[in-house]
Amino acid sequence: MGMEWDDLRTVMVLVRQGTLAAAAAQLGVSYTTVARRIARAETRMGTRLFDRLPDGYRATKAALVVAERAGRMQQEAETLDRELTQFDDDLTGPLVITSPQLLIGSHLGEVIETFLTRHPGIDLTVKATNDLLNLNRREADLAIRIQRDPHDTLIGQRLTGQKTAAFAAPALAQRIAQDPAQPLDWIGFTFWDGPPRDSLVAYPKGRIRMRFDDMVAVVGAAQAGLGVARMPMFLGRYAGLTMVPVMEPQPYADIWALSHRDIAPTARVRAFREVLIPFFRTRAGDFVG
Amino acid sequence: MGMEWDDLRTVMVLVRQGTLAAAAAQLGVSYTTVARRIARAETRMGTRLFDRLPDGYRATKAALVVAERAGRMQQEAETLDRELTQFDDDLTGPLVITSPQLLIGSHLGEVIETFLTRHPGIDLTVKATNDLLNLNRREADLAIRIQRDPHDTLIGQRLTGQKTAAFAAPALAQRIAQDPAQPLDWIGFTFWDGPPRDSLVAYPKGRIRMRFDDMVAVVGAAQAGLGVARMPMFLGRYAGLTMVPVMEPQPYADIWALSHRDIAPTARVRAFREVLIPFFRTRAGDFVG
DNA sequence: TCTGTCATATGCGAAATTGCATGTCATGGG
DNA sequence: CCCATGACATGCAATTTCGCATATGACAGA
Repeated sequence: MGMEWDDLRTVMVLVRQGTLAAAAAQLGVSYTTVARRIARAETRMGTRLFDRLPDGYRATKAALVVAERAGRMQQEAETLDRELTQFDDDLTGPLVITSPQLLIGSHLGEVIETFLTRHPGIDLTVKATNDLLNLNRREADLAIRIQRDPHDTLIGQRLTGQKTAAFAAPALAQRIAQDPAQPLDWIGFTFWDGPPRDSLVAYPKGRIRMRFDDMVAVVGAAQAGLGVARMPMFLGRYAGLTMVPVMEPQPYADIWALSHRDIAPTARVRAFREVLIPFFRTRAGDFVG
Repeated sequence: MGMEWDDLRTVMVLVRQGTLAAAAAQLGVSYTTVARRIARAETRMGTRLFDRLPDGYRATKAALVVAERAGRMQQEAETLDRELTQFDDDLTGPLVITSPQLLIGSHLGEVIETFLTRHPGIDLTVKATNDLLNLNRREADLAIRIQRDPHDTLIGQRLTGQKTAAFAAPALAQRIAQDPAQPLDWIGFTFWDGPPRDSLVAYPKGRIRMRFDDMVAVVGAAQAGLGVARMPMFLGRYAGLTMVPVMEPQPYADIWALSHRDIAPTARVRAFREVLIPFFRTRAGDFVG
């Protein structure tokens, strides 16, 4: 049973990545090392694992079998990684959270401020991204997400509900109020068919003037007075925009705090929730108007 | 995610073995290395894994959690080890079989002779033991076992049925035949309550004169003329003993050839069965009389 | 055709890992 | 009380492993 487990892991990563360089980057070693470990593994198993092609290493059937089993081993290792946090019930050390970018400036900054003051020993990392990080792999300990249901196997608490409304720069908002008959320029998303349906009842002349694929850009365009944009209420207010009553505020996805089952009860994550949840309770008005 | 899988394995082995030296022996490294790997693992995980006691390393709860997960990883690794044999469909290379000691001299020797002549490139190892080797861990590729049902998840084929009968050295057998009224001395096993029940009908004066815990010893005692012993028919004949008609031959556990599901279809194991099974078919008379 | 890119091979010095030898400590038997 | 035993700790030298620098080959685009 002289099989080296780390070599199995190396084979798995190379199967998934396809090239030595990519595998090496993921493993945090040089590609030279990957090549040598593969050669060693082939010797030990007595089987050819990869075809050396000009454009990379291509896995043989044997390598696929190895990768399959090693993948299961990795799942066990990831589970272990989370399980071990229960022995780390210390209010010092690392804590990683992730949140949509736009919530950080408007609200989370204040939460973080309070949290770090209360727990100065904690080394907090905030990953501001709209990507859904994989909490199973512990890419973050706690995620703040905007979604309709907490679907996963994750432990979740609803921080607040939300509504969206139409917002515009103050000057534009004032012009719209003064001259409701004028065509309404919308700032939309690339995937929109047209202006929000509700708005067309009162303002049938609405049209989409420009589209973006990113909310930050939409906000910027609205701030520049280029049109009306539909966005969550907290965001419109935070961005210094004025709500324009061209449509009724509508329910939007809730904001959730999510953690993996194994991570949720640990000390640092609990401590963060203890700041986070009351804060959102007091500021619910920002989100539902 | 910089967890070293081999370190997890080291922790697991040390948890199971309890001392550095024993763990090192199983891992095939020096105990110094084990101690250092443990220290490194503790640093990386940020948790104490063992209490250093005067009489060895005692696992903490965290180490038990590690050992549990690593155990599952090991099962995957063992499965992989078997799965990889399907890529080794060559009639050269290693083959490991195991069999009860007593079958080897009487019958298996001839099988092995034939097999090696037919496949000179195969490097055959025979583990002659009554211990049930773990075929999951690939301690052997094929096991010949005497048992009533093939219970396991193993792939099995029945080689032959068996019967037991009473045997004695020829001289003693002759005396018994001449003077049936004399008390019958039995050579028994430690766990026997008394002489075989069937024999008491015709020979109520039977008594156990000595007991052994090992079949080889029983055979030796019978050969020395110390009494009558009940044993499989093939064994009595092979040992040069004479059947004594003090009891009817009785059914006994069958002889099976067993392999793990993943190993059974491989070339070398198939080749061995192709010699083994016909041989037992032609020699069925040895076992059932 | 020439050239830049991307990918793998290989030689060599640096760094990490390992094993051996030795030292320390607790325990139990004579 | 002494000593043998079994277990862990530590210093040092040898080995293994690793990463960098460099070389080679295939391919696409100017």
